[in-house]
Amino acid sequence: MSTTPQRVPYSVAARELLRNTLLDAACHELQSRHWADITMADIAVAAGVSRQTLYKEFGSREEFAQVLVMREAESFLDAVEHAVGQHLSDPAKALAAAFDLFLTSAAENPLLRAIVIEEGAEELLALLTTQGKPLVERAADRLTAVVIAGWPLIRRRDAELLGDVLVRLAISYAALPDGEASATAAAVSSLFQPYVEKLVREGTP
Amino acid sequence: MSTTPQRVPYSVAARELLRNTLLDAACHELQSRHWADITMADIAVAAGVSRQTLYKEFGSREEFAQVLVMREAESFLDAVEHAVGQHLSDPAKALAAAFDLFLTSAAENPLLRAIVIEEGAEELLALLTTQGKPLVERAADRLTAVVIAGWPLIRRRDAELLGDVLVRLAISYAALPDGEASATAAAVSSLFQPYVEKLVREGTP
DNA sequence: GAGCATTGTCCACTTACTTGACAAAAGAGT
DNA sequence: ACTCTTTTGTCAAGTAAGTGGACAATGCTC
Repeated sequence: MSTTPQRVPYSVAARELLRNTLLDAACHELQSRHWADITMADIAVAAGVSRQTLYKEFGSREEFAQVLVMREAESFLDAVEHAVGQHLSDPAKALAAAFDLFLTSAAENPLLRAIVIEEGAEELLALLTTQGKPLVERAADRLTAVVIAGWPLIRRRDAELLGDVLVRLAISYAALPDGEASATAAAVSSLFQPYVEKLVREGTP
Repeated sequence: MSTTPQRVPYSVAARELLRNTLLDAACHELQSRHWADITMADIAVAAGVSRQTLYKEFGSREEFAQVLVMREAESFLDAVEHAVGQHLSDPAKALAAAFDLFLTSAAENPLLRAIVIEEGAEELLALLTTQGKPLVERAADRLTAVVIAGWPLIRRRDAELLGDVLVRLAISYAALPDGEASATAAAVSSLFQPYVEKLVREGTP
């Protein structure tokens, strides 16, 4: 099921620790200030590291933001993956549960809140939308994989479409919520329900 | 209650990671071989680090073993501390629960098993007994602190005695179990029950 | 007692991180 | 439009951390 927690050599763990320390530092700063007000120097200092090290690890401010958003996305995808796994017997339920989980935790997530609520985060917002190709592709890929793993009868092309559409919807509602998260989740899943049920039953819409 | 999880600068976290990686590597090796069969070089390699780095971080094999045992002890003390916290209203129950928890988890602990069961671990065994002064003192101190925090009426001298005696008993039973862990825990706690109850009631035996 | 492995130490070497400096770009204030 | 300031991104020189190879000393074993 999960990958074996094999022993990690120090050098690898240390690099990972460095990157995470820097990303964590940025997240922490975001709780008190806008992204635009946070300099690369601030992040380096908050991580207890020189600015040069930050630049060596992530090439530029842009790139750093990209990775920051991506890391948060991966953790969301982990949660979604787990939620889907709880409802393998009922695709509609799985969809509703996953969407619900995503929206509610997105509403509470510090980074997302910084992007959605505050004003000084246009640069980060773009990474979810206009500049968001890597993110959407990655998320759609993972979602597609989850769907295929859970319901093998579905054709790959259909799973890919479903993954792409769901990711885009999820991002849209995360960026601009419309009422209660659970209500949105229920509504969206009811909309997709006939499609996915036909899909898992017949392997084609 | 617990210490604030304040932000850790990278350099500190990295050193901690290095030490833990090395200690973890040793624990891992212990699952398949005796302590006497494990060389410092083995540990370094298993941690993905040079032998020199191992020696720089821990001065000698002896010292390394000391820290290895100490780290495991701290984690046991954490668990015991937590168990006591669950039964603040009833000292006798707290004692029984803590002792029970300690003995059962000690029986399953890989490092402890390596020391108690295998033959090639005399050097480690000594760290619990004849060479065990630092360990006993540290454990007794923490236990004393827990007791005082939980039942402030007790006099410091009495708490210190209790802490010391309990630690020594715990180590003895861990090194040489006598029947079922829970039975031992119940027996020992019944033995101390009158003493501790008088203590917490009257503040003196 | 000869041979072999391990411990603990030394030193030269590489790699990671730091420090201070700088041009270029972006804003803020006048 | 123009300066003053700040930040970004890059460089070079310096320090610290980890590597790799060598060594005497100890201890084992055959």
